[in-house]
Amino acid sequence: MIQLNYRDAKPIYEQVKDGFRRLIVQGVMEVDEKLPSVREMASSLAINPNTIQRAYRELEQEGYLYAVAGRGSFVAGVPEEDSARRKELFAAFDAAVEELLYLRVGEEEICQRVAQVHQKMMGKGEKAKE
Amino acid sequence: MIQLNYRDAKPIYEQVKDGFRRLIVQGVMEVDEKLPSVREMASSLAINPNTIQRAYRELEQEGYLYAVAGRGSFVAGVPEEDSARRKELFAAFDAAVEELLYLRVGEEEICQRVAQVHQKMMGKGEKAKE
Amino acid sequence: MIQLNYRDAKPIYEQVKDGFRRLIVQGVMEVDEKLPSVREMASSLAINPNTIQRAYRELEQEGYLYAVAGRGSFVAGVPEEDSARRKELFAAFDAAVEELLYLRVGEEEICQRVAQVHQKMMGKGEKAKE
Amino acid sequence: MIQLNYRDAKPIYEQVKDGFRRLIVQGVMEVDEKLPSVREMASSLAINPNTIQRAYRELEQEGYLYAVAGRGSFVAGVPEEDSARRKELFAAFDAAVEELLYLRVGEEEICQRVAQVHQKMMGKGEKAKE
DNA sequence: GTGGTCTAGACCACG
DNA sequence: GTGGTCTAGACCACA
Repeated sequence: MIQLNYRDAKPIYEQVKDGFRRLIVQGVMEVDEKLPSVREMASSLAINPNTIQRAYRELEQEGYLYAVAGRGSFVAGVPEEDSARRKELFAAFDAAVEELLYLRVGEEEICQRVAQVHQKMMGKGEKAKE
Repeated sequence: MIQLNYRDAKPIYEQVKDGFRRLIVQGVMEVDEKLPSVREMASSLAINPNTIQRAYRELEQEGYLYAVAGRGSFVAGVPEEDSARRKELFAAFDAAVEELLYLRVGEEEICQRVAQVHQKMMGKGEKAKE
Repeated sequence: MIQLNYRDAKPIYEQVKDGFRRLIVQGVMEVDEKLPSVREMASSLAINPNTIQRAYRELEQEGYLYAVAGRGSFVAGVPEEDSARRKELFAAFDAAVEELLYLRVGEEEICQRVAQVHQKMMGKGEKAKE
Repeated sequence: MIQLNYRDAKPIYEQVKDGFRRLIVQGVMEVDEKLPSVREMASSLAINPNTIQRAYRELEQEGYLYAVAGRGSFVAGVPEEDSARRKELFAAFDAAVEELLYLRVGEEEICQRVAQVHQKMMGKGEKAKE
């Protein structure tokens, strides 16, 4: 369900967050669907429950999940006000583009790449609402 | 010459590296031009010499600089073999683009953004216009 | 009769308690009126009977209900001695007001809010108009 | 500097957060002022460093602090966009007011209380900007 | 069984 | 010495 890469500099809890955020934003997980319990995820990924809990907690703070003590964690949907996330993404995007441009990668090539990514997505994730 | 932002989460040595890499790649610093000594940089930026040294060392490893014992560090130019770096950048780029697309940001808007970044760069470092 | 919100962080038994406390204090339920049995409530709300039992037990401790073994639970009225509860509420109230004032929310706006809350309450439970 | 109450239902990390948020919002701590290090706070309050770190991390996410690895944590100021915090506060406020009204506390008395809190604040925290 | 808090202690990168 | 991540394991309240 979630792929971890221990060699990646990105912390594990971030990888878990990104994984679930993707599933939610793509519509693979539906609203009110139950997530695996903290302990289940922890044992299935062979990592510490605290690490999973941190990922869940932060996703809850961001509005992707809601947790009910004693019952579990559930998909809340994609938060309307995700402007914060967009800012992050645009910042990462800008940084990458800037450096690519410095490395003499053309503006056209970059825009083509956007289209390619788009194509690839359409192929895979047809579940995403339109 | 180099602008540091202490509030930024990015480590100081990274900021120093990025600053010089930019100056080199933009052509502001010419090949074989001498960089300020580690001590000079350290005192002018009011930071630890170790931090500067690390930046210089890594830039040398990446091929942007060459060091001559007892004389200092000099600009080597923009390394040809930066394909590894490109791969990294494209991976980061693709991930950002993909999530932006999921968040209903249009392909056009993204491409426009590329152009904007390009513009902004041109504004700063006009020497790079090639 | 009682509205549950599973997404709310507030525990179910608290929601049940609050629901009945409101009905009693508003006069919707009259003194000596019988409450639904634990089993009835549990099945009508589709939750665990233990949860209902806990709500009833605590309301009894607080003086809102009295239980008669073998016959059920009945409304006792609004307990006079709720000064402890008042203290708690005033403490929470003061803390909220203080921080709102620090955040540059005006005294007038806050007082208007009190009136609004009052209005909204009147709308729902008009029997409480005294 | 910060007062902990172990008997309070409020988690310790929340108490720490509230304490620092208050100091910042009141202007007692100035922008760019350094906070005690995680380990200092932990030992001075006799609690685990992880608990302090969680408080600091969340305050950073909320925009009150910024942290620089290797240097420390510093006051960022009062985030402009604290609408989320306001919502929380108003929710707590409304809940308290509603229940007070049910307990037959008059609207006038409540508004007077707001004024009293305001008075008390003026007396103490004259450092708060105007 | 669930999520939530807290502790104790480890290791890392940064300066 | 700083913050940041992670582990291991405990205890609690809730259902």
